Amino acid sequence: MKTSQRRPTGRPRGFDADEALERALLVFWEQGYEGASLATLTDAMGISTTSMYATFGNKEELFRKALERYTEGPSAYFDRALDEPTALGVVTAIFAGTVRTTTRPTGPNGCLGVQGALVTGDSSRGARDLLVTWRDSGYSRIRERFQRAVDDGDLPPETSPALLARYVTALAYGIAVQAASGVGRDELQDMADTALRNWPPC
Amino acid sequence: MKTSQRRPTGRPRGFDADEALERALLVFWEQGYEGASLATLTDAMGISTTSMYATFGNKEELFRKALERYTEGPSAYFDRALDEPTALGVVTAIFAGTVRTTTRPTGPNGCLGVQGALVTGDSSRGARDLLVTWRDSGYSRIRERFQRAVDDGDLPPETSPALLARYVTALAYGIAVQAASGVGRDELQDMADTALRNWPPC
DNA sequence: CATGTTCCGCATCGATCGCTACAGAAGGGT
DNA sequence: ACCCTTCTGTAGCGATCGATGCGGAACATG
Repeated sequence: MKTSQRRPTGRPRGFDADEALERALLVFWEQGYEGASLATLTDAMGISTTSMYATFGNKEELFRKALERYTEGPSAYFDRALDEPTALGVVTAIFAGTVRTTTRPTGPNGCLGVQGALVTGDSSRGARDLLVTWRDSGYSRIRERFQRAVDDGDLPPETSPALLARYVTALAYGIAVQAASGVGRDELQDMADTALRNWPPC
Repeated sequence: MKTSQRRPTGRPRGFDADEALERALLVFWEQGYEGASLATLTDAMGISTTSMYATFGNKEELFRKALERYTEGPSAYFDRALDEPTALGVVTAIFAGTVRTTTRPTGPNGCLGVQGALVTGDSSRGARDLLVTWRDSGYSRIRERFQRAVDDGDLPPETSPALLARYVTALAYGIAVQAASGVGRDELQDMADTALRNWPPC
């Protein structure tokens, strides 16, 4: 079997799928899953509905792929933050990344993982559940990182990693919501610094 | 002029407008402004679209009135919290009220003021702006309350009421988002207690 | 150039969106 | 009883929703 070579015969697609997905990401980010209509999406992507369906499947699949792109792009600070050597370093990096990503001078404010589909009607429950899972995953990884910090003696042994992760997650979401409301970057970073001055909040 | 007496002539309406508004509130709370269709709303309200428009105006007005009802009902803890004698008491009451309201055993999870219309498409910008104003108002009242606490010596004179209000607001929103994701009441209250143990986070 | 394959513009699908016109039903005032 | 006002059920408005069928255009391969 020497088939399945990376040589698709036929007419090549006339647009950059990566760039189209980036445009879709920005629309979902700014307007949410339900607020972003197919017409708005394809218009921003610069392609027809036919091309969108052929390339990405359907609206929910497009959202799923946009969320993946968001995770590996604007939200990539999260993975790096978890690699910080201390729990304080992790939290500092998470807050700094959250503030920066949710208040970019150009582009949407807030966090796609929060405002993309926080609640929805029945027909969009797929997108909603997708984001619930996304947020749960972020929480769990913070909690596991804190557990490691406790095991390493970086955090006091009586610390509850779960509770502490809830606290950090809450502040990050709170930053995202306020950013979506138009609160500025400096103000949010100052607030995060205030929280960091009392770490850990035993 | 003894006209304009509270005696509307004609056929009286055949439903309880207050109860209908309560039903609409629950739908908006659970599904958001864009996710709640007129059909879903009127079905839950038990009235026809005609009656809804005659009584409440249109969808955006219905949302506005539902938000008012939410403010005076489920969110009434907020006004009472600001009357607490100390800043710590205020924050304690705000967190307790937020946790309780966003995790009611029966009824929607989360906060209408956050998830009702955090981001929207163009056609729903009115609802979005309404909630931005609603959240801004809440933040401002907390800030003013903290300013008073500083003036009274209840909080250290070097405290920034604005920053502290951002911090409290962020945690409240973070509680709301996690509640919307299904996180339980006890876990969120424990997290709030952890934050309260370090007060103020100078 | 001939052939096979893929892509894409156009038109449109049925369903649902928010919203309203109309006419009859149901009450109050006199 | 009458009339007048208001409410409400039905039916449907134009617009938009997400999603497709189809046929020709465009490109790789031989």
